[in-house]
Amino acid sequence: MLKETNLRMTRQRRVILEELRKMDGHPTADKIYAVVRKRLPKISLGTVYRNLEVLSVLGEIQKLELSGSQKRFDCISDFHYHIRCTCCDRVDDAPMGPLKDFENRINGETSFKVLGHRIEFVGLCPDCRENPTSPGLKKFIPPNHLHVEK
Amino acid sequence: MLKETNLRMTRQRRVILEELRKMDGHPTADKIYAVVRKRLPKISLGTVYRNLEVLSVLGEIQKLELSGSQKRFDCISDFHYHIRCTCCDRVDDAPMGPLKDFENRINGETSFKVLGHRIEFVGLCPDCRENPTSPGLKKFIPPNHLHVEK
DNA sequence: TTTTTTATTGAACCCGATGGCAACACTGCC
DNA sequence: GGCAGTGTTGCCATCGGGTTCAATAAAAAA
Repeated sequence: MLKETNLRMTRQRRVILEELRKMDGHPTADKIYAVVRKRLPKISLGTVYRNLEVLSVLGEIQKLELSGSQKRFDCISDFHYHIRCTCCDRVDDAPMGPLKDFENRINGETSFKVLGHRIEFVGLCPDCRENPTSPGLKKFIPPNHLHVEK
Repeated sequence: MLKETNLRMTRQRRVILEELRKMDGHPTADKIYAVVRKRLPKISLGTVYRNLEVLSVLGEIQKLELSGSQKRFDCISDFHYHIRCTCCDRVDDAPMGPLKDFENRINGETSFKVLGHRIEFVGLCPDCRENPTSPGLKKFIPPNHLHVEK
């Protein structure tokens, strides 16, 4: 799929893709940068960002834009939602299949043309729920913009 | 609720709250800064950020952390979801009540302690759907991290 | 090989947001 | 009133994710 877009499979682009496929979880750009740099020490962060963008537009990888944090990337499998730890920002897949036609629920009732939806669960990862002083702990203010059941 | 926290209702804090209550929509911090500065020309951006944070912790206002954009604030009414324009970043309330116990759907199936959820619709606002060159238009790449029905 | 086109590099830059800190202003208290 | 004590402000520097730019390198085309 590179042919018809005049894009080239450069060494950098290929290594980024290969390494991303080996990584599990939902790494951030700088994490990917760190890993790729072991094979290509001279690669620049800009190249990593640029190629992650290209690869995500091509559909080779998935770019996650979660709330209030840096972007994350992973290789595409099937669509799913995510759950994010409010303490350490760890992101896992949420065990819930896509809600089909979910956006149609509001389609006639808003002036927007609804194109999609995003669902994100928040909570505490196993480490942070047991060890509230785990590294990466941030002041935990219950996010009042979330719908938390009383 | 200021008493028991040793916080003071200063002039700046009060003006920020008053102005925010008059504004509709979901203004960003710099928008609030601009409005408040008409009454308090010497107020600093840092003060605005600090007080927005304080007010949101006190529950006086709501801090929205939507995906991939700056934070937005509004006065608290009842909980609701939001819809964001992918072109101009305009944010409206979504005409959909809170899904009660939504996070319980995954509660037994993840190692996380699920605390809440966030739902965000994305689409095109009336201006951008009719006038794709409206100010603020950004390159619209179909976000493949969304669940968009084919 | 030479030419043409696309990609990479490294640094500078952008922008939202935060932190440090001296000066300031409330709030008791004498 | 004068005086601590402490919360707050304004200012400025800084941070961090991310992007842009001119120069250079590399890949495809001729």
